[in-house]
Amino acid sequence: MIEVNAPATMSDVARVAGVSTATVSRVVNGHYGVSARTIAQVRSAIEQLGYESSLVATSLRRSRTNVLGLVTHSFQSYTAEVLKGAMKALSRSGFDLIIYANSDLYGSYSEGWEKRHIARLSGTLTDGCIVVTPWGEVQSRTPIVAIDPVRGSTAPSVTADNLAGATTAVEHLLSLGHRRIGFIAGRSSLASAWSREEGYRAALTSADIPVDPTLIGEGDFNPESATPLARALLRRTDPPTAIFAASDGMALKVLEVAAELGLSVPGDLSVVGFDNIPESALTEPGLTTVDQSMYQLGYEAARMLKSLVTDEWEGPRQVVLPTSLVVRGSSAPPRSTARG
Amino acid sequence: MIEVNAPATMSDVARVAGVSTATVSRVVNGHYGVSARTIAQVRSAIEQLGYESSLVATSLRRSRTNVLGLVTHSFQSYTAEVLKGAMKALSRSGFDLIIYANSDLYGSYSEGWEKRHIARLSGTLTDGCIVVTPWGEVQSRTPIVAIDPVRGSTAPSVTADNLAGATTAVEHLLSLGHRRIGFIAGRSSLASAWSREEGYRAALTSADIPVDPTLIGEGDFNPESATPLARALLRRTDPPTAIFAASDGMALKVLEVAAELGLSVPGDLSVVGFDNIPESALTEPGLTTVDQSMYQLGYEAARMLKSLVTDEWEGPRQVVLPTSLVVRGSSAPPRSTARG
DNA sequence: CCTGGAAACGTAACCGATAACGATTGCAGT
DNA sequence: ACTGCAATCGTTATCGGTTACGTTTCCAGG
Repeated sequence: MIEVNAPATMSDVARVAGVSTATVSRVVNGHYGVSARTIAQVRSAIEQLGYESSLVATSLRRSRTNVLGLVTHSFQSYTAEVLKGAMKALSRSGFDLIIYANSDLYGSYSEGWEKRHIARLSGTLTDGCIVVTPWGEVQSRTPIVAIDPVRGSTAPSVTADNLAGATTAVEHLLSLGHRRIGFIAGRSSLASAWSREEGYRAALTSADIPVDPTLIGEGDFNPESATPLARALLRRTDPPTAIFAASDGMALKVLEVAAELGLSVPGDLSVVGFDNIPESALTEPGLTTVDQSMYQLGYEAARMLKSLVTDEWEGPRQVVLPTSLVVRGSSAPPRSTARG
Repeated sequence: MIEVNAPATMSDVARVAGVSTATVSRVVNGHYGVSARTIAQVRSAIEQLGYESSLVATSLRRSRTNVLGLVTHSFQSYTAEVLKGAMKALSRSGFDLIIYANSDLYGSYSEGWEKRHIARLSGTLTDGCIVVTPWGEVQSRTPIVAIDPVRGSTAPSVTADNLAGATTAVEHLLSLGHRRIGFIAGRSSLASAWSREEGYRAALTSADIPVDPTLIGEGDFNPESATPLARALLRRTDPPTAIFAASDGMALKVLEVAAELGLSVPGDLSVVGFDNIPESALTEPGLTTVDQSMYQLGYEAARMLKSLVTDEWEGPRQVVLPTSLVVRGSSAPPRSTARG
């Protein structure tokens, strides 16, 4: 009679198989020095007890665990994309993935969450970590790859080419004839937000259009932060004919505000976002945006981390992935194409 | 000179503070029996070394870890909703969350993944686990809560009221005058799929309409599985005037097929889904569907698991959450309301 | 028969932290 | 001064698994 609720530890297997735990370990790990007969006995006992090695105990003793960690501040829809990409990269690689989330920081501004999360995991559990949009510089004795790092970070990272993407987006609006283009920025400490604003400025400057600071709203990537900023921009006596938002989430809020103010898109206002989240394809009109595949970011980050852990990484430690402009219905020439 | 790369273990702290590891442990855990002066010394040493307790070592020794696990077969957009809900429920509860994903099973049919995942975590790492749409019966010595369990499962679980939701959906179509209503089913082993089909049958039977088996397509919740089934249904000489799909993902594919065949929705065909995923609100026309808040499911599952772990759970161990019909543009009376 | 060496296997230390337990100290009560 | 109790802190077993090391077994070669 087998206790179904029993923990089924390695010593249980050893007892049933009539050998020592050392031998069981050798069988489990496929090490040399066990006779075929003993292996069979041990395997049988493992089968019989439904034994599974404890991740915890193994990781405590071993230096390598073949488990990679991923820490994130919150779960958005793009987080799922990142996870899908990471899982794809780790598919049949022998590496498992653990995502760690601390309940204490939910919804609250909690400086330093990355460090705490990583410290918890990186002790012995994981061989390395992916950090999704850290708020600060991250360090650990095990390898770390940041997705969308903070400005000036020198740690290994994967980022979309935010500068080029934003430049292209604004150039698109310029080519349509827009001259007064508003901008809603993201969290300024993040490199992505900074680059996107930089692209906005660069495109305007290249077109010999002075940057008007009053046309820039300081959002924080949180969609809700865009609503009041969009209202302020669109209620001006001289409203912009187009608004470029640093994220699709914020751009969708701009669309809402436009509808609320009775402005037609793209007739009265063109809107361009950044990210290309699934929802952007499904609005009416569809949102013109810059595609950065979060799936791809997750994929590359996991691939890079895996290589760093196994010490096989060759290429640069700061990967920049290309972006592409996705033109949909939300952008069109301004109603009165007043050219200088 | 402090080694930044050093592990910074508890014995390091003990050495620096000039006390034993036991005392450090007492300080860390706020236990009784340490003088104020010693506490200050230890805290100082912790600060100095940047010490963080190892999750692994702690969980190995302790019976309680205050970490809950969540295992899922894959990451979909709804998974993010579940995670958000679970995080909300665990907010400031002292419980952290670990999501474990095995790379080997990505994209492959891997029977028994829940058991392996749970065994890895449940050894000592977590105090309990949430299992998202398990494919089989799950067991563990630590508490388990299943979201959307298999049929006949007696384990603690949280489910949407699929039967009532599906019944309401079909009744909605019936009240619009539809009499030939197609159905695209989900993975039949899951309780949710079974209940939704049951609701479809019940509603028809209540309306004295015989169930036509040829109007039922056997999907598996995977959106792609719906495409050929929808084509088969709509290319019939006597096509249904409405199709009820067991999931929004599949319903959206039905919309695609309808467009492909030149059928207008809702003019030529009404479509109703189930789940109310974000995309459903943004299609043109909007998808009429049954709302089951995955966020709510995640929230309730985490709340229940937390209570089970702390032994405070009072209510029933099988929670059923209400659903609600969300009527959008994809459902309308059939073009020719031919009544029997 | 004796020896060498490899194969096979057990013993025990160890990973980092916790907690039961014992030992020491301080202080109040008598 | 002696007893008793509480406060404080160190020692050590323990969690489950890994591995260095030691021991035993066995067989080939001399």
